[in-house]
Amino acid sequence: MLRTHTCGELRADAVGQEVTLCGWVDTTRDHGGAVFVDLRDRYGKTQVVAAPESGADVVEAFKKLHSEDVIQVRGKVAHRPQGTVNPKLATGEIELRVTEVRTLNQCTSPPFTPTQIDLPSEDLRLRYRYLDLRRPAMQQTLLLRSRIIKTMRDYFAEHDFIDIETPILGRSTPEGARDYLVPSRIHHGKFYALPQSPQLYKQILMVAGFDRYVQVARCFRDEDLRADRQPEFTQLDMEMSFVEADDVLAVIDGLVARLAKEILGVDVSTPLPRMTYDEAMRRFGHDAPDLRFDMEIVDCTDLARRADFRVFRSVAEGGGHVRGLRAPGAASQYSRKKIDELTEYVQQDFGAKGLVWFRVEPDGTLWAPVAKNFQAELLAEIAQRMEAEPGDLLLFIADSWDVTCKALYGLRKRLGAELKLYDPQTLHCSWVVEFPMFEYDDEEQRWVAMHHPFTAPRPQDIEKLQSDPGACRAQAYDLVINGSEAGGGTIRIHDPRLQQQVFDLLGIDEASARDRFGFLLDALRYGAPPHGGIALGIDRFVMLFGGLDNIRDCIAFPKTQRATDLMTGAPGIVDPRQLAELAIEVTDFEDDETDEAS
RNA sequence: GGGGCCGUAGCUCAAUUGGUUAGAGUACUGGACUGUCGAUCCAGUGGUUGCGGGUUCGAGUCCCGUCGGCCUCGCCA
Repeated sequence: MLRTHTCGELRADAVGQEVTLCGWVDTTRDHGGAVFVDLRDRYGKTQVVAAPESGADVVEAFKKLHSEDVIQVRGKVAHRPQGTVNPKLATGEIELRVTEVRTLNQCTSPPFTPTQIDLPSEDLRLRYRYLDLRRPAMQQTLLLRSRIIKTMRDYFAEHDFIDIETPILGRSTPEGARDYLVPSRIHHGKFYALPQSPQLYKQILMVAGFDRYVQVARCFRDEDLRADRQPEFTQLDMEMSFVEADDVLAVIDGLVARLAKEILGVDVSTPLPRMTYDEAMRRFGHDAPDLRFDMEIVDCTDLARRADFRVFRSVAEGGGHVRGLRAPGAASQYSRKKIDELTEYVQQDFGAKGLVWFRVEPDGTLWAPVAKNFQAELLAEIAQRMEAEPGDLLLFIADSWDVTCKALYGLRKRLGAELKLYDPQTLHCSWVVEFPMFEYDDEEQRWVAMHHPFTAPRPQDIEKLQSDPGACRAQAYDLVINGSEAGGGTIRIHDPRLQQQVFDLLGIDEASARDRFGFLLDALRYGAPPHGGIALGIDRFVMLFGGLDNIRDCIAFPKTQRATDLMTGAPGIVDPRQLAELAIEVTDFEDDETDEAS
């Protein structure tokens, strides 16, 4: 070992000890006769001092040190002189009086340093990820991630789950996200697909009798990125046999409570609250509502039908919906200009035709530019329905059910943050259950699975598979934390006939089902136990537990929004011989002359 | 594929309505200093304003295109 201690562990009780430390030069303070260096490693910082008694050569060497040089220092731990203790530093009571210094490696002038006050732009951070990862905040996040994963693994191990790995090179399955493909060298024209999740394998493991499976699984989806979405991400994937939905939920309830306790020191009472999908859409316009604050959607379609105001009446009479939100005390904070911004927001992002708003006056009446188009009694009824208080702002969307959901969800999220309706520190975990089995895809003119095609319908809804697919509810559940989908799962179909029935509805005929999922259908015939499970988004757990607003900060080496790695240059062009071996011809090269990986 | 924000010194930012030599802090270089901890003080180096084109007497500023980063809709569970 090149060191006897880390830079974070020496305290007053070590005074007098001869120690050796290694680390990075964080900052230097050169006073001429004495030079102070804060030496940093992932455990902390320790002040190391070169003074005349260290010897002239040590002082000279210290004067030449630069940010991020890697050094080894030997010396005696000493109390700091009175009045020079640094309470901001865990090691601030002591310092190391250096007698020997050795530069292990020099650092050329870095584009930024881990301790600089203003964070550099994100592209620089990504390009020099090793420098960014030296920042204590990043190190803490990766430590948090490690602890979360360990807690999860411990929990499942204690509950008799077996950790089993599943292939990365798999077979492309239709439905769901776009696959990342890997060409086969041996079978020209054929491709492996990277897993979107280990879904089918874990079902097969249930058939194989591993009645409790768990895996920390890397998953890949070739779709456009977001602040909380990366092309490769990590799931805590689990599956259980001989269970019903409640059993899976109970296991995860226990895990969430354990994580909250061990990681955050917070008590979460279980079982976690549950809400059906229909209720979530009705009250919050979204299947992952942020329940840290109220502000529920209020339906005023019936009142709108009686309005003189043509926009409201025509939408209501035409089968649309008029729903609104009450933004408490927001009237004074939202100028006409800011309301115009909200209008633009709902139009641009959600395709709403407009935003109708009212200000609640001190006497409780509603005022708006369009108020004159309403009968006074009706305005009073609307105010009453909305439980309006003076100073509130009422916002309405008159549109299709779908658009009112999306737009009001967006408004609620935005207003909740802007009006500070919740404490960002709090953690709210809940379940949304009984998702629809199917959604109708207008473009493709067919039903598609909302979750995946192996999801079991609720027993009482099986007959609706034929008669009314849209009303059929699934044994599906999502774990929602602070308005974010943190995980989702289902009870699976274990009956091959029911599975084929679902395939039929999805337009997957028996032949193509055989072709694509024959192995699963076969397996279901060889004694498949009833089973179900869930997958939790580990990156999102880290994000939520760490109070972070972006998934890249939760991943050591993330991709940019355009799915590139600024450090390695991936994806890069490959040698034509590699393509020839794979019998692949590129017909449309990206115009890219700055490819540094080539 | 659509909408939006951003790109100026190594880094973080400023630059009035389009106006003359593009500034500050920090980093860096040299010097002073034995108790600092975002050390301090003195001096100095450092710019293709992302790139290309256009408008103009004049462009960091306006317009068009393009590259890159971020947010978002579609997409994705």
